[in-house]
Amino acid sequence: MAESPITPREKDFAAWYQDVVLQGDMAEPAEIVKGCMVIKPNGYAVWEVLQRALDDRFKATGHQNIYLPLLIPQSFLKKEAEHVAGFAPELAVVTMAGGKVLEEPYVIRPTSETIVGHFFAKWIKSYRDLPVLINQWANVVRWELRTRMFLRTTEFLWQEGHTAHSSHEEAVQETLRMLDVYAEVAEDVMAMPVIKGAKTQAEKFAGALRSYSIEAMMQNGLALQAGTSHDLGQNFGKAFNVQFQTNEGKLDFVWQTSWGASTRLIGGLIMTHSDDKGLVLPPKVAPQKGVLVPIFRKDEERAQVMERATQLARDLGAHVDTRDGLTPGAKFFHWERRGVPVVFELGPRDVTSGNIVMKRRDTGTKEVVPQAEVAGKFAALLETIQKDLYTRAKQRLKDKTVLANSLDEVKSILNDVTAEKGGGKFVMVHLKDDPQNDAKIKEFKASVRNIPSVDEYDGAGKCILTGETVDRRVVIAKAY
RNA sequence: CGGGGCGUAGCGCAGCCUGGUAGCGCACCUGCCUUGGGCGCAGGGGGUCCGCGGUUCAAAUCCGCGCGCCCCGACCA
Repeated sequence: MAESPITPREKDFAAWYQDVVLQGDMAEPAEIVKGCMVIKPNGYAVWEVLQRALDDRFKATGHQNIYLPLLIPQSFLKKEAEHVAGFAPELAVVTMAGGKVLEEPYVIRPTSETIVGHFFAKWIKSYRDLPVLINQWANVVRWELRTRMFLRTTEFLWQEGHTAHSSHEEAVQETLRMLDVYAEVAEDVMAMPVIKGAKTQAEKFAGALRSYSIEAMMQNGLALQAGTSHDLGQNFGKAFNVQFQTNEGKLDFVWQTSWGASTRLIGGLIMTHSDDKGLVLPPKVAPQKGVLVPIFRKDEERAQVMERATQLARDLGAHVDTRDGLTPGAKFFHWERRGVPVVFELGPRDVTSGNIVMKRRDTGTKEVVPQAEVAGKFAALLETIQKDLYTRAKQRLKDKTVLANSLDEVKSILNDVTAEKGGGKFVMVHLKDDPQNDAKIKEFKASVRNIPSVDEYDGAGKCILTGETVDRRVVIAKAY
């Protein structure tokens, strides 16, 4: 038995994560381009599933896709003061093109609010033009100091929705509706429970009035922001002069929103479900839900097994691993590392008995089922796995969430937590939304993740720092 | 940018201290044999030893300079 190529979670969670990504053939570091990664077919297929899940829901809520330029005139970024301050350190700038120094440099988009502002100003004249509901699937670049595959890379893939509305009320509705879409995809498709809530003023998007997020908990107890939605108010409308005439004939600035989710979701997926044997994919995001490994010794067995295997696999929509020169054992390990939800084994014994072996990836449980019933059992098993993965993750979230009523308490809970060692918790505390308070939390490298939309605890209480009354507890955690 | 580490076959490493034929494991190729959880045997291919300069009869090895990457901290979807 060969040694496992995957570092156990207990030993070093960060190393485990890297190993799972590599052994699952999801992605690899680009090496020639600092901080970037190559998303390999196995990883990209998962991204395509997530894209589809999100895109279908965007369309269902009335949005249309567009594409905007990668390059943004540098002056655009400067038009919104908070926005430029927030993004300036992360910008990659093109200063030369066509062999000449450019009169005005272009920045490679870190996000597209500014360029959207420009075009909204051009397109929107009347309240009859509103709302504008668009989305773009794109790559963006943010010059990060520290990168981890899928979780934070210099270049990443995402979608960014941008909308314009005639009233603040409608914009807020849109912001919250899209947050719900993210939560639904996370929970129903990815089987990843999340906490919806508002970001504090200190943590909001640079240029937003208010930001919202869904926060997921990874197996090491660290938080992962898995999607954000922003109420931009009239900030970009004013910066880019996006004005429209109301039905009363007056001029007003539009109310905008933006919302995004990225390939980071894949990192969240991995750190929510995978184990020491490798990737575990919930059936709904698994590009390949079942794989059949044929087993045989002699040539006549081979013919019999392959014939039956091909038939069954067709009925099941499963892939048959026909590779020569590999033992069944090697194939089992291969598909296990790649997270395939169900692996079937079919050998001479099964051909004779009319059975087939069905093994689920998440629990490792094997079941011998009659071939005649396998299609139905397979479909049912996929549903069970999807449900069980969610339940397990939800339970973990509950188990690792604690209440605290003083700063010292929070500190002692989170002090020694790191991505490598784990031990993270979501600590629920009463805390006033004030940047000075966020700063206190940051001193021990934790942060306020969000202020939950739904209060599942004890309602109002006194802020642990200022004593002021706040209406509910916030989530404090160490985060990616 | 500060602190630490590392660059030798596709990957993981040994060799360097004490200069003298460039090696091991995995992967890869060929053949035989095997196949219910990482088969075995035999044969084989593959190298600017990160780069430049210096010392020397001779440098992967010693010296100097440079480059790149990783980890830890300050920034972040």
